[in-house]
Amino acid sequence: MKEGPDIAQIGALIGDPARANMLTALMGGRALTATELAAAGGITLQTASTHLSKLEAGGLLAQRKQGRHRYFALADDGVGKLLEGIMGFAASRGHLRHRPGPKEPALRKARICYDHLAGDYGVRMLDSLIATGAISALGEGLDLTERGEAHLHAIGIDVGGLRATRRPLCRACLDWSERRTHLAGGLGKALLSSFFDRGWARRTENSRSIQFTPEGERRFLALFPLEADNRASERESAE
Amino acid sequence: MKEGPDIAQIGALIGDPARANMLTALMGGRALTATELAAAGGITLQTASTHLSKLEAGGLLAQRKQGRHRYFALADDGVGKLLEGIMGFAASRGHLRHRPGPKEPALRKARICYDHLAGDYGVRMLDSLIATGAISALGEGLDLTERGEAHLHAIGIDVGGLRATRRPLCRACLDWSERRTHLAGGLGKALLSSFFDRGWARRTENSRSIQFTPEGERRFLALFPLEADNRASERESAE
DNA sequence: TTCATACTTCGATCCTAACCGAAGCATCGA
DNA sequence: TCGATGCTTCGGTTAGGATCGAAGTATGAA
Repeated sequence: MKEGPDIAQIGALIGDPARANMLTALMGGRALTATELAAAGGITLQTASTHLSKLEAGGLLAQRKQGRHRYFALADDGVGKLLEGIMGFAASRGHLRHRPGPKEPALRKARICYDHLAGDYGVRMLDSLIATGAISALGEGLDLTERGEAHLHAIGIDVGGLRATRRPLCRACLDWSERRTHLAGGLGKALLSSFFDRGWARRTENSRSIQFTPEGERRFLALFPLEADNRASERESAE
Repeated sequence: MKEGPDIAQIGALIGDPARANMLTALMGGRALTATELAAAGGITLQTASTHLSKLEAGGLLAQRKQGRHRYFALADDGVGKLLEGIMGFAASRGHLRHRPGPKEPALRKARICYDHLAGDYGVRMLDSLIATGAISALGEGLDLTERGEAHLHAIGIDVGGLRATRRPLCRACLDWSERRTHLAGGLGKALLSSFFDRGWARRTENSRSIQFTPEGERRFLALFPLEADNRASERESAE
């Protein structure tokens, strides 16, 4: 006994409802101030402050001072992956927060997972990238192929710039709603950013869900096709 | 806010030290009695009993009555995967239980992860199966190829029988010590069992670590070769 | 039946940690 | 310099839950 890493410590960090709410809020990807996080956790600023320092000491959060604001964010995408994993498990055991709620379907369709696209659309995107040979999958590892690099470059992603950073280009992240893998890492982030930049989609206020515009949705689906699409359109006669 | 699954609940379940110790003990794969788990958790039987019912209610444990004993085990390999994931994260943040201890290297080399092989050897086994084309990896999904099925059949694994069960044949499980993927699922379990049956390896008392016999180790390494081995043996002149 | 073992339930204690009010520190703007 | 804002620290309260002794239930063995 007393073997291996101490899971109780990080379990306890996540196990407090106020802290869990703050962490969930930070899964939205943007850095939030202590005041915003206090609201997300449903507690006063003083209480939130102690929680935040505990989370930071535990390695879950990173903070950045900016003027008199203090911005908190998940320490890295390892934390995002961990939380998404726990969410998936909790969902599988029926530990849903309350009733499913009206926002639930939007959340399942497309949402932010730390800084990349998750949900049905996130899973679709990775599936498509693998199916078209842009990304090769070996075990848990994902790799951008030469063909994929050319393809992404053509749609305006600066792959070389991403390679220059320390962050891994491609990472697999388990999706709690789809129970499948979507694309994380520098490339996952860059792709989602590009969707925002082009006005294809935008964040929803106070939620992790992502809203696509009709035009953006059309473009997205065309850019990341699946075989299933062809079969569906064939059934609709011709094109 | 209040979006998605309730991570606080399962965080709290894992966050208590006594419960975490019991769960870690159950990662050894065998079902344990309440009395044994009380010892593992360092608490009295009464306290353990309440903890165990909470864990069961939370969907982490399953129990089986047998005479006057009550055996507890992890509910399924989803729990094992979750715990291994948290362990990996905890290790990455330096949340080790105490000092590394003398058992640590053995644990990193080969250990049980719920019911399959983990550690350096577990990762090696999956790497080799993928490299030799026995298992194909697509995203997070692993699949046994026809060639792999024939190969495994030849070494005495009843793949057909495994297919008949509801449990997925191949699953990827993230290894906390190696930070890479090893093989879980029905096949992972069957392979480890076969190592035990042939006397290649045995469990260590009161620990998750696995001890290979010298002969067993030789056979294991020969059965799951890696390219790196060839390069190493080539350097040692000829054979 | 009787006793022993394995475990659960009850009741009471005790301690941790979550919580907030109030005061203190830091930064910004005027 | 002064006030406003954002956040932290201190102190005291409170509640939840982890803990165990003792009593109760179930199973097996003699």
